[in-house]
Amino acid sequence: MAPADQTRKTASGDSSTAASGDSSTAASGSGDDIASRLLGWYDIHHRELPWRITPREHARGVRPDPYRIWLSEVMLQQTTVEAVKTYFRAFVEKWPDVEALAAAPTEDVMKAWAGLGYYSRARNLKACADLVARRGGGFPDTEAGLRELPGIGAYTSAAITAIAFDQPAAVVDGNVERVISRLFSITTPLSEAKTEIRAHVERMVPATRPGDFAQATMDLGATICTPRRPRCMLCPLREDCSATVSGDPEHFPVRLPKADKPLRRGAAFVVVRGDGAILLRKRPERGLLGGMTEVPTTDWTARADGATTEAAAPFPANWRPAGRIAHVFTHFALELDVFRAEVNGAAPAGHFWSLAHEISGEALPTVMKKAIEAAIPGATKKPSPLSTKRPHD
DNA sequence: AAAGCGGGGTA
DNA sequence: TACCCAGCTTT
Repeated sequence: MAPADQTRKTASGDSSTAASGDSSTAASGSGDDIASRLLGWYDIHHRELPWRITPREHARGVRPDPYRIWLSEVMLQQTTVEAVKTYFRAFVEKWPDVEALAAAPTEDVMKAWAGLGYYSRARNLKACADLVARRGGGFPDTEAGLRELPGIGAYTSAAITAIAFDQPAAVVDGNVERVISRLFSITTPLSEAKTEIRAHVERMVPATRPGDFAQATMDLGATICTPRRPRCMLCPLREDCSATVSGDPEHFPVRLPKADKPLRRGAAFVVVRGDGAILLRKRPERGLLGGMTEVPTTDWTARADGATTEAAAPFPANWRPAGRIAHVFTHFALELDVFRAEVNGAAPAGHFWSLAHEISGEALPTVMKKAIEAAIPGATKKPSPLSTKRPHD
């Protein structure tokens, strides 16, 4: 592995402006110094994650698998590392390479993605795999080439370029925005400051180990430069950091006030057949929870007054109240009154029966699992391998 | 440029 | 509880 000192060399031929302007503030390090300190810290505190190669593998010249880097980066969009680990391992076991994922039915991918959120990511993931597999030759190795693929934007194209191909790219995510805004005490609100932050990162990216530099800046934000109670005493950049010296790192980044979330209400109807099957339907491909599976519900109205009742049910039955569940989406909160009824017969048009042992494998978003659980506790849990035999298909 | 889009880890 | 996260797409 390359010693961190190699990164002291300037990242490009034009380094004349690299250290200008910062020395008048508490931020005293040049971009090269900061990259060097960060890589030294990363060599010691580097975390082992399912999509990373180990330092031992790296020393043997093993390179990361672009497929695994791409898959992990898409999963990590607005999603924490802890939440991603389980899904990542399940995906690579099921679909070890991009050809395998391209050969899979979209419906299977949606089911495997259920619970991870932002479901347009799953559809774009599948579309991207189809494109890459059909074209052959693997993933593009440039930011511009990657940027054209579905589900790959500015962050993900830079991350794959740096991490999978070890090419210089400015990788700016939420962690990096926080680190940079504190390093330079940037008081411009985040939505406007993104250009300025990117310029700082572009200036700091080292020519050597740009992939490790990208992961180091994100790891620093995830473990040391946290949103609240940052561990500044442990930070390799504390001497460089304007916000730490002035004592208020938690005040950065500055954000615009966010609008409060309205409350919507509705009712959900859990229909159970005599054998335990549940009546489900598929949501439209686009929009909220696009392409996912649901139980029948009323519209989710903005009116928060009045009680929802079985009067709004999709068909007459002996509806019994089964409690109320709450769920918070990105831009509104939802309360659903849940009703349950036992019905036998054919599924209505647009609906289907899901057998008891199949329910845990359906593409059910969390809010729908909550509704089903309210009516039938345990219905969405995976069946015990001892008590239930799955038919071999 | 702004809005739409989930779920969970963390303090 | 509130905050905000390894963001992208559409309008």
